[in-house]
Parts: sequence; C-alpha cells; structure tokens
Amino acid sequence: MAARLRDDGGSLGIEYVDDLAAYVVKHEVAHPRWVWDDTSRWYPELLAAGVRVDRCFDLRLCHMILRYSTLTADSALARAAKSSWDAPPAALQRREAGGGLIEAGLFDLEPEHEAESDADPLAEFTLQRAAVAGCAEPGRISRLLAAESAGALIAAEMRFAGLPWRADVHDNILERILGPRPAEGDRPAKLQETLRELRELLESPDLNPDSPADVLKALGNAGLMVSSTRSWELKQLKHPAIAPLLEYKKLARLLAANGWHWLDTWVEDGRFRPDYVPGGVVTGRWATSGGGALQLPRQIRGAVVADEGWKLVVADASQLEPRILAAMSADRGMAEAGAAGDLYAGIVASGAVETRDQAKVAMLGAMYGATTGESGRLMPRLAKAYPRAIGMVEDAARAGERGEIVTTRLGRSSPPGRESGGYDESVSPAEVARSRERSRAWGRFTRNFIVQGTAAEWALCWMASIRRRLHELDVGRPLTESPHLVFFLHDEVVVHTPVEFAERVAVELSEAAGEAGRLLFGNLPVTFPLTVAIVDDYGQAK
DNA sequence: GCCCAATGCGCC
DNA sequence: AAAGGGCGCATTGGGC
Repeated sequence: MAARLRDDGGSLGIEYVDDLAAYVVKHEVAHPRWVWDDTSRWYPELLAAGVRVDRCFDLRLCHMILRYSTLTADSALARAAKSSWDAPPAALQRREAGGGLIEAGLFDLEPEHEAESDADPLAEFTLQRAAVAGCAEPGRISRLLAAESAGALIAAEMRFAGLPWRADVHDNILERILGPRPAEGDRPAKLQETLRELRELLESPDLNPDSPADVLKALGNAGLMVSSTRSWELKQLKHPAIAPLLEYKKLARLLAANGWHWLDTWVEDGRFRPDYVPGGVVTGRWATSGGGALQLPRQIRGAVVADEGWKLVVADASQLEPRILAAMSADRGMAEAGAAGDLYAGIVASGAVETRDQAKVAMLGAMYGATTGESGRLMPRLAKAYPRAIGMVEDAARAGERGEIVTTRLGRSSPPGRESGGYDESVSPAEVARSRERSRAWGRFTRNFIVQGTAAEWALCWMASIRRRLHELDVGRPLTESPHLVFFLHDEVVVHTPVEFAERVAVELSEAAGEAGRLLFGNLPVTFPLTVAIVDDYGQAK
C-alpha cells in the first residue's frame, strides 16, 4: 500500500501497489520524498530493477534520532513506549548465522512488537513531524533527518554498485607478501619460515604462535617479562626473537583477515559488496557487516582497481575532527590555525607547541581525553591557546562524568549513561575508585561523542551533496554507468567514474565539502579542505 | 558440538 | 610517543 501526502501532511489518497518499481518510476518525475519504514527493506529491489530515487525519509533511522535527541525529549514520540520502530534494521534481521536469526539484543521488544502490528508508517510519520515541529531547533534536527536518510540511500547504492575488486591483483599481493597460496589449513611459505626462525630463537619447538597464552609462556621462558603479547608492548623488548615474532603476527593477521579465504568469501564478479549500516554506531557513524569493510588494510588497497576506461577519485577530509571541534566551539583561533591548509602546522605557528607531531598528539589527546604521557602534558598549553575549543570538550567530559547527556551540532544525543548514584560511607575505597574510573571513562566517551558525532554529520551532509552533484553530472544514465560513490570511510570517499568525468568529479567533491560546512556551521570561517587523488587503484591514493 | 568472553589488531 | 574515543572480525580457550 502507498499513501500520497501533500507537504502539509494532508492525504491525497491511498492506493494498492502491485508493481513497486513501476509505481516509483511513475511518481519519481515529480521529485517526491519517499517515506518508508526502512530503506534497506525497499531500496535494494528498486535498484535491482534499475530504479533510483532522489530523496527519502527513513522512518526507522529517524525514529532512533528523535527517540533520544535532547532537542525532542518533550515530544510524544520520545515519551511513547518502545515499539517496532525501535527495532534494528531489516538488513540485520535478515542476516542469518548458523541456523537462526541473529538476536540484535539492543532492544527489549515484547513479542507482539515483532509482529509489526504497531508499525503504521503513517501514524509514525505524523509523530515524527510533530516532534520536529515542536522542538526548539527544527532546522537542525530536520537537516539531520534528511542527511541520515540520504545516507541510507547511499548505503544501498554503494552495496548495489559494489567496490571494484581485482581478485587477480589481490592474489598477487598475497603471493608477494605471504608466498604462494597453500593448501587449505597449511601455513604459507613466508609464514612457515618466520615461524621456524621464531621457534628456534625462543627454543620452543612446539610453540603455537597463534595462542597469546602460549607465546607469553615462551617469552617468559626466554626471560622476557611482558603482561601481554600486544605489538606495542613487544616493541619495547630487546631480544632477537622479537623481530620474527612481530613479523609473524603481521603476516598471520593479513592471512586471517584479508587472505585467500576472505577473497573467496567476499569478492564476486569483480566487486566487494559489504552491508553498510547507517546509524550503526552510537555516534552516528556507519557500521558495516561482512568483510570488515571499514578496516581494509593499506596493504591490499591496490586490489581496488577502476574498470577499463574508468578512474577512482579518492578524497579525504584533512584533519576533519579538529576542524569540526574548531567550528562547533566557534574557536576563532583554532579556525585560523586551519585556514592555511595544515591545521597542525597552524597550531605550531601560533606558538602553542613546538612541533607538528606535538600539535597532533595534543589535539588527539584533547578529543580522546588523554591524561598521561606527552599528550596529557601538552593539554594545558593547548587549553590556554584555544580556550573555547578545549573548553567545549572539557565541558562534554564533565557532563558525562555527572551522568548527563550530550548532543551533537545537529541534534544526535549520547545514550543515557549508567546511573552513577553517589557512593555511601560503607563502600570500600576500592569500590569508590572503580566507580570514579567508570564515570571518567564515560566522560571520555561523551567528550569524544560530540566531536565524532558532529564529524559524522558533516560526512553525511558531504556525501548527500556529492550524490546529488554526481547525479547532475550525467542525468538519465543508470547508476553504475555514470559517476557513483563506491566507498565511504568516516572522512573519506571513493567515486568510480568514467575517465572523462574524473576532473569534474574532483571539483564537485571539494565544493560538496564546502557545502557541508555551511549546512552545519553557516558562515563561520572554518574550512574543510580535502586531499583528492585521481587514480587507477586505491593503493595509489595517499 | 555450540556459545561466549577475552585477546589482539585492522581502520577512522 | 602513549596506551585516551568509536568500531568488526578471527582466533583461542573455557564452560556447558
């Protein structure tokens, strides 16, 4: 069933839809905003039928934002009991593991909710409109809902198009690093050789290098005291076995995470198609499921190769999070430091710290909540030079420690913290210390939340703008025959484009970045420069 | 055999 | 340089 609504919400009638694709094609010429319960439920089949839509409103994603946003806390929607609109996306429910469905476990739904008996999209849409209209910042929240929904369209389109992936190139890379593909279950030659050397140097002929406990024991026998086998900890040690051990771990990681098994599982017909999950992270970042798409190691990016006659345009936003912080706190000094291009160099030029590395470490520390080490030591100097920016993250941290909720620029709010509850006299000192550490940890989370979450909003607006601009470059051609987005990584995008459009695409990416900045921050003097590369393979970028 | 937590590391 | 935020995934190893 489909209902047609006027802008004011008035109904133009309800009709039964037999052929969804034909129905959408017929009405898309009028550029409606399609309102549906879940983009991942409807859009893939439309794309498969060759149908693209311009705009939509993803009720489930928008519901989650409105449910928790402090801007809409007084709305009927936020006060209502949990319903099927609070359930995870259809795409996640569909995915099977073993013999059964994955239990998302995030929401305690009563059984009757799963029957979607209460999932009337018209009623939900009305609730959502009321929530937006009744809030103090309708402009911000409606921008967020539009951006989130555009993200849902993009996610479906990226999966449909797929990331170009040359299995033969990937295989060559693996052979060069690991040796020829071994029989199933055998170690590749380079791994085997490294292991032989490692066992000899540790005098542990039966060492299982894949078992941290076993490695720890062998290191202990060799007189090496460490509390774990993490690489950074091993690097502190001086012993001939450390080099081959680190080497083994690196090779084993590549084999296990992105080796031949990964290739067989995730690459089909020259494309890698992960499931993108918009809103999958509390901060508003996307998650993915399948193939570890957001963790593709640099080593194998060379296997992402543009089709014959096509190019990849790779763009990443330089120092996005510090710039976001400068903008949201309206810290003129920090904005100025980034104006010339390299924010960290600008911080050095201002005299706050001596070296670019110090500037970088200090900024990361400010956004993550570092307390010790060089990063912690530099913080006071940064706070003195940029009081508004640093003050903003400090305030967010203190709020989190008090159990309060923090909110991003456009209105996404952090989840409610655990009730901290003041401790009474009878509690042991150790218990008090644990409780304090928990609240500090939550403060680090809320501190980072406002920056990471606002950066995610910027990225969504950037991508929505990119999508519209790419479409306008070559209207009327099918998605995969004209410039289109094929990858997104928090502050970085990859566009697959026919060669003749590549230069134009590069320009549009930069202009879209400016547009995203204005959407979030109006005319504040904060710039969002990009590093853009037109390449044949992803490995050539950066 | 299945399930789950811990470990470790890739990405931002 | 230090071990601060967010994730997904493979593997080990313990419990049932």
